[in-house]
Amino acid sequence: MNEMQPEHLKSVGLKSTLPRLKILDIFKNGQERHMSAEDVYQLLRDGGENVGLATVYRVLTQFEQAGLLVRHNFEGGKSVFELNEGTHHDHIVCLQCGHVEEFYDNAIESRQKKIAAELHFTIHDHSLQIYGDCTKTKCPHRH
Amino acid sequence: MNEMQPEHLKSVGLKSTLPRLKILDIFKNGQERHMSAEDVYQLLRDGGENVGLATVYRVLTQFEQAGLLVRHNFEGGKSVFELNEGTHHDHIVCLQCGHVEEFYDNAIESRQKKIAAELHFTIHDHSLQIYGDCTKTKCPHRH
DNA sequence: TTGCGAACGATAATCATTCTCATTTGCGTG
DNA sequence: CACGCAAATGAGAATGATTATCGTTCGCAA
Repeated sequence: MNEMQPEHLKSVGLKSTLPRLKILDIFKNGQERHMSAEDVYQLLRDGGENVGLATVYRVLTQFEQAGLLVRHNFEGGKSVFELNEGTHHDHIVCLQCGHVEEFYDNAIESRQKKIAAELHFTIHDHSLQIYGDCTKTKCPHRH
Repeated sequence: MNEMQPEHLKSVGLKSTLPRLKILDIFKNGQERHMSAEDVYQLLRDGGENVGLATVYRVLTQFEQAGLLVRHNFEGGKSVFELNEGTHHDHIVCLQCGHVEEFYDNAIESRQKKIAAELHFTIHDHSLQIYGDCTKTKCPHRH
């Protein structure tokens, strides 16, 4: 399983090219769930692929628009992407090691809807990150 | 009232220089509550001040570290700052006109604490923005 | 006032990201 | 299966935000 699926790309209106297939594969079968353009570029390089950084940026943006990936703007100035598996969630990020955990809280979601309504806003989307130290978990920076 | 207060700068360990006083004044007495470095720079220029953009960035960062200002990273790639008045709040941003409203929700705050605890994180801070259209309010882009 | 280190202004440098453009490639046709 | 062309790519230039460098100036204590 976990083969690359050209049909998947076609179904969202993108022709299946080698860079696109490789990048999608990295997100589907790679170790890291959250990756920046530079991260993906390095993985491609490490895998011996000759893919330009510009292409990585282009493809990530296309995948985002196609709904295959979700883009996040965590602190640190660079965008990170993750596979869009349909389930919305927010993130808690370790400032020490960069480790990211996901969570979903119904109460928070509904409060947001309520607040937007009260302020007469039509919600487009929202962005919630908690930053801290994962002092007691599998934080990679402690071994 | 609303005079510039050199003592305020001294009290946070910064010597009172003209650029710092002017910038603090802009935040205390200006129209806009949320401003980017470029915004502040333009206001200084419009006011006939000869202040370098580099200085604006330096001062904003110093003010942030001193706790006078709070930095936010909204969508759009540039940092915006606002006066730190001690009261934490989150933001809802209009994607049409950039208008920002602030809100505070106790339920959301406490849920976040709970979630961080469950995931064994020590919260440093958090960042919550709702993005949408302020279709029914004083959105500047509709007159 | 004098002196020195901190702060400044101009500008070069850096970082992430996007754009340009000549070359290559995916893919439907004949 | 070769052909042709538009779409996609790669290399590198360009951009926008922010930071670093450096010679000059300024705040402030002696």
